[in-house]
Amino acid sequence: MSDAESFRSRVYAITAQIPRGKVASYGLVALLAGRLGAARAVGTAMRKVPRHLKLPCHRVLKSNGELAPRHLFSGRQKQMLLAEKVHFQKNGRVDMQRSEWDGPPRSKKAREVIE
DNA sequence: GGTTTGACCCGTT
DNA sequence: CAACGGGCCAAAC
Repeated sequence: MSDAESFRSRVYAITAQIPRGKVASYGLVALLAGRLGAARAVGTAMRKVPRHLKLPCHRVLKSNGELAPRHLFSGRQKQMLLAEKVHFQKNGRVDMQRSEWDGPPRSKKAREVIE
């Protein structure tokens, strides 16, 4: 499997784990996929997500809390997020402080080292 | 194999 | 606030 292909599958794997009520920035997904700074590449990966994977790609946003261009989710992205109890600010963008995902759970071993 | 494009990001005007 | 510049990376030409 090519380098780029595995990166994409990792991006999809990460995206699949974003829980309801939480969101992740493109940059965070890139980081978790092991490629810091590849936020833009995450975008291109999301652009061609196979429908059958049924990923919660509406939970991936810009780091400043802005949603994807309207036409992509038939203009319903905000409603979907609101339905999942994601927090928005007065300016209409997502409150990343409150709603950004922490990342996938760490292994028990990793936790022991930290705690 | 160079160039362009894009669901990006951040610091600086 | 907005605009800009520079940096990032994969895909499509």
